[in-house]
Amino acid sequence: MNSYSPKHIAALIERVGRLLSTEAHAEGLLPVQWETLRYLHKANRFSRTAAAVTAYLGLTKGTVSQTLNALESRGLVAKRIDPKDRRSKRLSLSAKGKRLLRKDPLGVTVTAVNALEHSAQQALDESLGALLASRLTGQGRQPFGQCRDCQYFADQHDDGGPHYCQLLQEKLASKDAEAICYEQLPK
Amino acid sequence: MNSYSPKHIAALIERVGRLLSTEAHAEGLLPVQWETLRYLHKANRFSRTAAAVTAYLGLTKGTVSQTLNALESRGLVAKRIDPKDRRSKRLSLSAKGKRLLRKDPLGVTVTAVNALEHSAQQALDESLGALLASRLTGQGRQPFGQCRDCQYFADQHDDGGPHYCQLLQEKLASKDAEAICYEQLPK
DNA sequence: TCATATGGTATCGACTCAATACCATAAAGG
DNA sequence: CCTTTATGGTATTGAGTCGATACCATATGA
Repeated sequence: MNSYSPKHIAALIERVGRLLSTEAHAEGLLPVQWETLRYLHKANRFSRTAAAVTAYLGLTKGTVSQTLNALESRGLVAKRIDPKDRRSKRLSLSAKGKRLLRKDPLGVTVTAVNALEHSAQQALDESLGALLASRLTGQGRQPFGQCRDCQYFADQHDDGGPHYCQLLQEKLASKDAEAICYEQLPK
Repeated sequence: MNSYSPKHIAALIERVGRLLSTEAHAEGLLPVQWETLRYLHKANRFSRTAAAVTAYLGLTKGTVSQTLNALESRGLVAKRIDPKDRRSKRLSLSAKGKRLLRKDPLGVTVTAVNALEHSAQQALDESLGALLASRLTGQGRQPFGQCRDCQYFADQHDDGGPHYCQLLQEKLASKDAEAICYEQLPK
C-alpha cells in the first residue's frame, strides 16, 4: 500500500491545516485573528502580551501588532500598560471578545474530532503534540505548556491552597495552573 | 487532565498547520506554490488542470491562476492546451520543477513523522484521513483519492496488464493507478 | 441556433506577512 | 550616574495571497 507513508502523512497535515484555515473565515474575523483570541483566552496573565502572541503564532512583531490593533478597534481586546514594566502592554479579552469566542469556527473541527474513536483521539493528541514539540525545540522556541507542568510551579501550601510561580514570584490561583504560559519550562 | 480534549486537539491541528506553513517559505517559493507543485507531482494526467488544483486546495479560480502563472514564469510548470477540450490547459512539472521538489520544505516534517512510533504514524494517517474526508464531504467536495480505489477503475486484463478508466475510457498504466485523481469516486 | 455551463484569465481591493527603521523603557556595567 | 545594550512595541513599505467580479473562449444541450 503506497498511501501510508511519512510523506503522505506530512502532506495530510498540511492539507488539513489549509482546509481548516479556509473555513476559519467567520464573523468577519480572519484565521490569525481567531487564533489570537483563542490564545488570549487560554493564556495566563503573564503571557497575554504581544511578544508572547508573536512567539506562539511564529510570526513577526509587526504582523502581530497589526492584528492586535484590528482586534482592539473592534472592541474584542483591550490593552493596558503594565505598571511594572512600562514598555509592555497587558492584553485582555473584552466581554465582547469572550462572547464572540463562542462562535469560534474551530467548532466544526471539534465536532469532527469528537466523531473519531476515543483511541484515535488519544493517538492524534499524542502524535501531533510530539510533532509540535519536535518542531518547536528544533527552532529554539517556547513550548507554551501548561503552568502546572512547569519547573517553576510550586504548591504554596500543603493544604491544597493556591500555587506559586518561583520564576515570577507571584501567587497562582487554581485556574492559573491550567493556563498556558510563555515562560513555561517543562519538568 | 484538562489538556486532552477534542477542543485541544482541534487547536493543535490548526497550530501545527500554521507552524508548518511558516516553515514552508523556502527556495523563494511560497507555501501555496509548494503545495501546487506537490499536487502536480502526484496527480494523474487527467487531474493536472487548474480546475483540479482549485478544488484540491480549496481556493478560487483566480488565485490558482495567479499561482500557476508564477510557477510558469519560473519555468517550474508548463501549460499545454488540451487538444480534446480546447478550453482546458494540461499542466505538467518541468524537469526543473521535479528537481526543485527534492528540496521540498515538507521534508523536515517527514523526518519528524518518521521519528514517531509506527503505530502512532498509522493512527495519525487514519485519524487525519477521516477528519479530512468528513470535512470534504460536508462541503460536497472531491476526495482526490487514488485511482486504484475508484469505482471506475478496472483491470483490463487478467494477466496483470494495464488498467482502464471506465469514466474517461482511457487506458491506465500501473503508475497511473497509484496517482490521485480529480474524478475519483471511492468504492 | 441559442442558451447555458465550464475552463481559464485579468483586475481590483482588503489583508497578511516580513523587513526595516524607529521609539520608549529597562537592565547591566563602568 | 551615565552609557551601552537588550527588550516591548509601533509605523511604514512592498510583495504576495485571496476572494470577488467581470470577462473571453470553447463545449454541451435543448
